[in-house]
Amino acid sequence: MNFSLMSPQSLLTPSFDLEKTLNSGQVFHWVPHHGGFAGAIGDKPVYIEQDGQRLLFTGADESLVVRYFALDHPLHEIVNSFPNDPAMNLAKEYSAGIRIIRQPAWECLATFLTSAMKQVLHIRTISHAIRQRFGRRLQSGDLCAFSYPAPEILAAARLEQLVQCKLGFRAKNLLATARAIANGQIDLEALRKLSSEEARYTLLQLPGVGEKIANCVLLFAYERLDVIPIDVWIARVLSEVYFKGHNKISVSELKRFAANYFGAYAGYVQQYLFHHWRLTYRKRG
DNA sequence: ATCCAGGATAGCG
DNA sequence: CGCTATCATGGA
Repeated sequence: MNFSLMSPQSLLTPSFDLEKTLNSGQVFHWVPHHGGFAGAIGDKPVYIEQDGQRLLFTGADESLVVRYFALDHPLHEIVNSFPNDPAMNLAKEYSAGIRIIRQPAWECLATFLTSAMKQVLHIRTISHAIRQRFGRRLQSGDLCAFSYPAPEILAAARLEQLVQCKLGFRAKNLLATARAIANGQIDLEALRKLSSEEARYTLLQLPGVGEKIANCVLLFAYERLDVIPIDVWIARVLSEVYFKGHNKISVSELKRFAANYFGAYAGYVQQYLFHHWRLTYRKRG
């Protein structure tokens, strides 16, 4: 820990695991720094570390930290709503303390737009490349972070510059989506007032945004905690655990099952299963 | 070297 | 509707 320039603020957090939350594949720009993590919340450079049930942080006030990390979510109640079965209980234990954080809508949308057919590690690489090339440098003491560039910034970029950020075929989608947001075709803030179905329909208009990415944005940026993104991992979990023996379960069937079985906090269920399986699948065999 | 990754999309029957 | 090829890039 190094709080040379600023004295840290402190906060008691009964049920929260900072490291798991930041490494569970919902947010991609936080990096280990001293004993904690350095990153940006919006345009604020933040350092945060966890010592037992205590959070120590600089760069943001307490209300922002509580909001961003969703420390107000009733986690105990949420976890208790999970179905009671062996696979779920394993994930519940392994992923204990993960919260679904409240990300700024644009950086969440843009980051998941670049996630198609990419490993979590590579999504991080892309996120950092875009932030370093187009974002603002946020310096605070020995901590350096970069903001995510606004839609207007990326809308003005050349395709070749985005390709250089290792985006591959996703570059043109990010560029076109940034332009659609920048020129007002779609108002991301207006989506907050809409139902999940209406907001999803709007997001699907954006190039490169299909149902899975739209659901990620609804869950990670718009607090729709019942929404379940079904990616390759969740499809694998569902078919191997809940459809053992069957072969070839269609995605629409998996969706139907999940919607009926996982309850009001299905998005949380999904995150706990995703984290558990992604990090233990090889060892399990 | 070959396969696969927090997918989307057009083209096909 | 359901299936398939294709789209870049890098890590295992």
